[in-house]
Amino acid sequence: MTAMTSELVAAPTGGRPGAVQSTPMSPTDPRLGAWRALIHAHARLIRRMDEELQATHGISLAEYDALLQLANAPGRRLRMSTLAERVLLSRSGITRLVDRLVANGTVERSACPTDARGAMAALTPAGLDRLRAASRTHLDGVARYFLDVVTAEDRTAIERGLGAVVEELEALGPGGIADSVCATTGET
Amino acid sequence: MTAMTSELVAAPTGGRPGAVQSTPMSPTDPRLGAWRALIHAHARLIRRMDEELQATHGISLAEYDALLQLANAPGRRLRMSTLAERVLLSRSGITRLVDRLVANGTVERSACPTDARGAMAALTPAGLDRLRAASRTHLDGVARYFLDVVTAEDRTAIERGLGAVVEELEALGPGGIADSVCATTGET
DNA sequence: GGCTAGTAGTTGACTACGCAACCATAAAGC
DNA sequence: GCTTTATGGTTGCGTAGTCAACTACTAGCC
Repeated sequence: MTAMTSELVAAPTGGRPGAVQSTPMSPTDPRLGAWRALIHAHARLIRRMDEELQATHGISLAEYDALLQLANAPGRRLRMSTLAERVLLSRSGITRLVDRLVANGTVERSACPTDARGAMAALTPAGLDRLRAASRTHLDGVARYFLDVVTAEDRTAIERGLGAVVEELEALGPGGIADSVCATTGET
Repeated sequence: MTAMTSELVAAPTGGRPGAVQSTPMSPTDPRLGAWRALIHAHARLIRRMDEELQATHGISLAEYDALLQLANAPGRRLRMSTLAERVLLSRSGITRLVDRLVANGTVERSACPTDARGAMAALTPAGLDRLRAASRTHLDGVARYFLDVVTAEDRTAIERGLGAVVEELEALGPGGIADSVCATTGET
């Protein structure tokens, strides 16, 4: 949730001629504007939406998202690990998030019928009500702060461009640090 | 850092005719694809970049960003509160972040000459070195995972569209929940 | 000059998350 | 069928962040 703008005081990186390897991007590259816009827009959007959800329904964005995923799942229930993937949380993260949702009555835990190790999280009727109420706030926010502000063309481009980013990063897989940092650029 | 996709099981929101207030967006509205792409792309980009920075330079993205802001500031120094704004952190957040940077020798704290209440964070030479090294990794990442993946057109649209979102939300100000939820769109 | 507000920064208490270690169970190899 | 290995979930611990309370100072008002 920080800014991560990317200008740097000068361009010391490209200093040595001949030492340039692959994508010797300068810190002043104008293309970085798009990156900065992404970071800032995200930070502010999330912050605002979370505030509104919290203020009007006493629910965090993460909790809202989990309820939403459950509501859309068949039987309104999901394995813990599946839910974790969908809300982009670690296993332990989802355990604790579901703990909170169980505590406030929006979710119930049950055993998985086909795998004795497994647990399932199921939306309660109260949880569905809560979600429906909150969804109005959330959808309003998305519309007001995002969709109403960007043109249809830009919106399409955002979906296409950022969708490509997601696919790229998903294809690379989660761990690939060693691979990508050392091998992708081709430097020794 | 969670998903926040926005489909909902059906469209119970628009159920009651006449009760619709402002932007009765359906949870199945196709425009939500752009929202989802934004959330997912951001989550994965940040995660990947942070991992790489951490693995190759032992520095977090937040720390990198703070060093960068200092490097770009006149005299390579900044008031604490200014730095906080630039990296999108709270006052206490910046206090602790700077604590860490001081601890690892990349930043020094000094008194503000014009305001005895104030403190300044100044980049050390070691900090500048660290930043320069890390910036190669970071810029490479931005290029590889973001700039190289989206077309020039889409990149322009992203910058324009998300830039508009940032301006909109900045204009609304940080706190304005009560204002914005009810008043911003102008309907009752 | 002397109050009264307001502002800059730090600290304490708390929350949300990740990682690594841990159990329980499942699946594979023999 | 029994051992070995892999997987699902929870828990302990550490980390990074927020908010609210506090201190120290500045600035406006009389």
